[in-house]
Amino acid sequence: MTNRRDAILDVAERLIRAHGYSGFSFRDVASEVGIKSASVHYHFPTTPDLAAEVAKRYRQRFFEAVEAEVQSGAGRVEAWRSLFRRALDQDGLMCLCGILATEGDGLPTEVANEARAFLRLGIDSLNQTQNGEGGRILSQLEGAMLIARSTNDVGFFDIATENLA
Amino acid sequence: MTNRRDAILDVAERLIRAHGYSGFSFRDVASEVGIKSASVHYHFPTTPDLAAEVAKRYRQRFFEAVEAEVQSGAGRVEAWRSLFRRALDQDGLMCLCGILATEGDGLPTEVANEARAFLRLGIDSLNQTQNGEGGRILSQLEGAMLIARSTNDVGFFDIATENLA
DNA sequence: GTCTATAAGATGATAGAC
DNA sequence: GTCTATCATCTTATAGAC
Repeated sequence: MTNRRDAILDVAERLIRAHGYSGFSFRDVASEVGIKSASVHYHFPTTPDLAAEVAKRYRQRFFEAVEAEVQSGAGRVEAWRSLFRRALDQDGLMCLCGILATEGDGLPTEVANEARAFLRLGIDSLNQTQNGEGGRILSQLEGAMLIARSTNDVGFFDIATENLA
Repeated sequence: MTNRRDAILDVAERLIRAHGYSGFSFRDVASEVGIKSASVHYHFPTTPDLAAEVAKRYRQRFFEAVEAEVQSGAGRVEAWRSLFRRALDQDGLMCLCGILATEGDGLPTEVANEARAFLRLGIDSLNQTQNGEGGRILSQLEGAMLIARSTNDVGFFDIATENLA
């Protein structure tokens, strides 16, 4: 069984990816984990603390997954594309940092910083094999997720990113 | 001087585009307009009413602006691109419906419907001259806005959408 | 570690005076 | 139309018992 701390991070990540930073609360997290909100505060003092930790873990896991796929012989662009597609298809969730980025202004500094870091490193990662095109490719992927999720249609993502296959 | 109702819509649009649907409140709107929140309720009974009206007006205005530019001889893709760029550059704001779309799940039905309508009609609009590529183009534009706003760098938008010029 | 209790503030919304 | 209450509810966060 996972750590309680991990369970909190799991639920928080799903809720933020579903409703955004402004749309989740300690009470919601606590309720789904099966504890009280005061107990969440024991693990993560404040809301920005929790959200920043969620974003940090998301970034680390995502980049590890990309590297793993690349090691297995997949193209780098295809790795990014298929990882995003899987989340969209399996859980109906788009990129955490894409959501956070849209809320930009009202976000606590440390959370906004994590979202920015993910996007910047993502561009760098894609530039490794597609020199100078990383920004365009990540834009296309984030935008396609955004629209696909809104229309609840994974097929849209496939078509809108077909040129990246 | 504009109507008070219009003034409310103006402020609400800016606040939603800056902080998202979950990140704006009647009090914030009222405060910036210079009235009390009870007075906002007189014009728009509920929060979803106001947000849906904002989204509807945004869609109408945006499509009118696109058609106007096309009438003036601009390419359709270039019209979309320059309209998004202008908002990003002048006000630091991305597409209203792009923001709303990311919050998808937690959104009141009528607001989510308006966001979806904008995106679907946008794809149709772009498909008029770029048959079968409207989805990819709108994805790229929305994603580029999202990233440019997060990094506060309009130049990123230019580079990431250079191929659409 | 988790709980109960509680504080202090924000929020959506309504009733009723003017 | 706009205001002053006022309400019920949600939210973050803390103190202190267990």
